[in-house]
Amino acid sequence: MSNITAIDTKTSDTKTHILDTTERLIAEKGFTTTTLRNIVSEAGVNLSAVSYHFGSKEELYRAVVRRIAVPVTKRQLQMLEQLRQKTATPSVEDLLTAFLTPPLEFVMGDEYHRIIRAQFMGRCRSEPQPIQSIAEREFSASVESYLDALQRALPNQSRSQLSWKLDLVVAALIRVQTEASKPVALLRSSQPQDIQVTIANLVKFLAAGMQA
Amino acid sequence: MSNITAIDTKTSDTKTHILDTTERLIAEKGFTTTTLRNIVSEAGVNLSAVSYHFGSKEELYRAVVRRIAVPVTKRQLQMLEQLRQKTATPSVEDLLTAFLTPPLEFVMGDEYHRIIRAQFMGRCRSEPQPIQSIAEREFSASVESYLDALQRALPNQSRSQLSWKLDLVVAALIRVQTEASKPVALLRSSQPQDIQVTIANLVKFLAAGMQA
DNA sequence: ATATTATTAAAACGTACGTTTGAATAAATG
DNA sequence: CATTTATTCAAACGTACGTTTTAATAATAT
Repeated sequence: MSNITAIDTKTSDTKTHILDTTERLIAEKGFTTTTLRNIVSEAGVNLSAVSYHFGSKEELYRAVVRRIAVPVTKRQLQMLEQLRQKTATPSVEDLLTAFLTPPLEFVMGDEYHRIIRAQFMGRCRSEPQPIQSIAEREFSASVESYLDALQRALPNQSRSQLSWKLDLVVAALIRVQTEASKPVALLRSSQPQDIQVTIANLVKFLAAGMQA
Repeated sequence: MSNITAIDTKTSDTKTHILDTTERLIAEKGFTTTTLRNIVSEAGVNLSAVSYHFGSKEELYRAVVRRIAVPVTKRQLQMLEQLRQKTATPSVEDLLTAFLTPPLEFVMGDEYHRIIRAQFMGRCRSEPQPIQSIAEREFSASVESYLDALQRALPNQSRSQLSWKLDLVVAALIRVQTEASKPVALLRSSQPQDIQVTIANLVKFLAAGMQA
């Protein structure tokens, strides 16, 4: 392989190991409880690698969040646009499905990684401030657009009503992600068919609430 | 006043100050981020008072949780029993109202305290393990009974279905509590009338989902 | 009043944290 | 090949944590 490729592979190896391990440990234990020494120990890298590649613990955390939030919100907006091209005012069910599918169905990563990611996403939105606001901001890109679309689908409800209802949708999403893989959880595995069933169940529950 | 009263008042003064301050700080910052030195500093007591009266940080935390969870779950079961005496199979709406009212409508405490408590309850159920399971256990006393009652109200749905649906109810409750007093939150104040409106809105949303 | 117990107080304990430093090594560039 | 840059490494930095200790004080009981 070429030199340039070699460089990039080597460089991202350490960075990627750190990102992956951080994601997994914070998914399990949360931001504060997870220490940099935990991370570098399990990632098999030196402690200084964190400050060298990311600057600080908080910036490392932000990098993990962004690695997920950027493609997820992008995909949410893509799917919303696809719905709009089919029909001017998509149904509540279609909108909720388009909103919930990207965060629950990561294209990247294997079975194991997907559950980790789901738990991390749930966890990072339950952190105390000011950590929570980091994830909040990164994931908020798609919310306003969906709120607009929901307003068109449910013109009889006030904006503030739709606002807290969509907030309950997010809460349900977070719960499902946090509890993922627990014995009685709604999302037990990340087999594609299980995820589809989970989304369908969630949409049915939440669409009824939205319209109520 | 008598000696005995003086003793009790004095004794519980320190303990109560610690409990109150712990509740408030953990509501704001979470368990790990809140230090014992934060607590005793704001409570105006000596650091050793914590180990003397409670033993450890975790046992102090458990005491705060229990002070809320015991009366709340007790009231939840009371209200369920009252419903049962009126009719054999109460409606989903009535059941959800009875389930949500006690945690959202603390009889004790003033306006300020009520918001703190709501946020604490939301926060303590979003903690990483093993802290989360402390609150989980203390609040779980009423869940099985409500699950039984919901099963009778919705005989066509499977037990596991009702189980994750009730879990989404709890998730919504936690979200409403955590976000309490935020600008766009569903629960903005703890004025009795606001709480009643909040409960009515929540029940309408969630009952539709339960029946879907 | 005296003895006993309960509570408060100040200080130190050992440990672990996030971050920084400066040298050693690897890689890229000229 | 020489040299500059990028990365890794071991060690230490200062700080803050939960907990323990030992003594002083307040409250109760004898």
